[in-house]
Amino acid sequence: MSESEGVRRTPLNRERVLAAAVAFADREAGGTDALSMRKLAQELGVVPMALYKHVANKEELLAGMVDTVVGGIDPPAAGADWKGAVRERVLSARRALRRHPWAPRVIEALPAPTPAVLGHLDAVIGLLRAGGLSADLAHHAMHALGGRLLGFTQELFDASPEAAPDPGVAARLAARYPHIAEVAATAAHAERAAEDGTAVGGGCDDQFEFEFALDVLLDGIERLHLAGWTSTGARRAVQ
Amino acid sequence: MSESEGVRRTPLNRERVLAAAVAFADREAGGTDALSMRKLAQELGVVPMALYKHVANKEELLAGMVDTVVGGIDPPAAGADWKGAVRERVLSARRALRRHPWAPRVIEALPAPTPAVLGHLDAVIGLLRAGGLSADLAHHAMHALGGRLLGFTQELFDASPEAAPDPGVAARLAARYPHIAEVAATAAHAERAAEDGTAVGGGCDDQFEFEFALDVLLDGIERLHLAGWTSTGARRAVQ
DNA sequence: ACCTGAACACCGTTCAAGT
DNA sequence: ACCTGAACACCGTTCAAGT
Repeated sequence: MSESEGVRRTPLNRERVLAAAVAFADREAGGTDALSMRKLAQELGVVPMALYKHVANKEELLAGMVDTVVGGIDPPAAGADWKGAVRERVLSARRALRRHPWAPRVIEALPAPTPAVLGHLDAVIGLLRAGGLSADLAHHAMHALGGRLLGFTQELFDASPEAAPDPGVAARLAARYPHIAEVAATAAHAERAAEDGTAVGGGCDDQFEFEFALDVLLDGIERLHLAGWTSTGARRAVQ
Repeated sequence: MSESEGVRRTPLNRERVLAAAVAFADREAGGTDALSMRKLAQELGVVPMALYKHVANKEELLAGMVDTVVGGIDPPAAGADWKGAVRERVLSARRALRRHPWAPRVIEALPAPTPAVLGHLDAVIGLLRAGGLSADLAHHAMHALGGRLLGFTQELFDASPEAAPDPGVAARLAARYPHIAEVAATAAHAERAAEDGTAVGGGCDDQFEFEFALDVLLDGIERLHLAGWTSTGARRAVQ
């Protein structure tokens, strides 16, 4: 029997299963949608049921994949001001997750946060508390930061609404959604200007948009902190 | 032949298919995960393939369901200041979507935004432009608002990490994630105080968290607008 | 201990046929 | 025009059996 037919030195463990699953989702266009227990087993040269010795079911496989990826987030930097430290850690999370485009969707779809995700959230709250924010404000700040905490935002808006260069279709879209068209044209103009060297730039740059939103939120939270904001006070003010 | 066996007055049209699918996802605990073409057909007293005359495939069915729901968002109020108008429209989107808990996940999972979603985004940009914001700032503001534009945020953080009242488990979780535990305890305390009438309240109230984040973002964007922010200037400042 | 074979209860979708 | 029956190529998972 040749090596490829059945002999296997390393008898398949949880780590190897998760690593193969992550590699598969990274490689395939469909990400985890293209991943099935059967195809993963085939990739490992094993019958599907063999996987169930190392992973309880598909959901646990997905949770394990998430933890593998989220475990790669750098530990928070010590010493910086809280805003800088949170900013750095969130950008580190973004770097870790951008290598695995399927991860954000899986994290959101799982019924409960995984241990590595909880660890990351706990670390960010720790940075806010170390910066002097009350547990109350830290709590609401975490809500405001939301999905951005893990380095992703829903790409709802800049998912190109067709990727259609057909000028006829584009014109019809522009007629129906004039404000979207104007904003898109502005971004395109700024980008072209940047290429010509006639302006510093603009356009729709993922990283820039991410940092813009992150900074609006961090600045707003800092302002509340300095003003002595409390949720009790905020509720009282509304009444 | 009895009515229940085969005779059907209304011969099944797209609208009836979509309405039945929405009703099914609303009723079932699993939402759209529990929805299959076969079960939907059974519900309509029809063989599965009959659906394919009214809907190209399952993805188009899901897109149609989203448009049915998003179409229920109220039109923007006229006359108010831009911040108030955007706030109102986003809260209206939230009200429309909260009746269909499966909708946010489906909207994010679809490969392209549906017409009704594009219409909503276009309307919000229109409000920002009417308020005097540049197309440039409006563009970045839309990114900052992100998923909140449709009235939802990922419930990553307050998805109770086990819904476990077992005190042993809770103690172990608190030991591993001390900052999460502290924040949770603060929220619980504030809530209890609110019930006792000894304080105005706090706790983890979905609606309050949503408005908190929304207002941090809107206030930050207004501040940039009043300060004459441009993306070109922001990029230049970094260099 | 770890892996296998056969089977169960599902999927979405195509195609040729019915009325 | 609208619906059907039978079939195809998949799923995740269980169970009893093998080594």
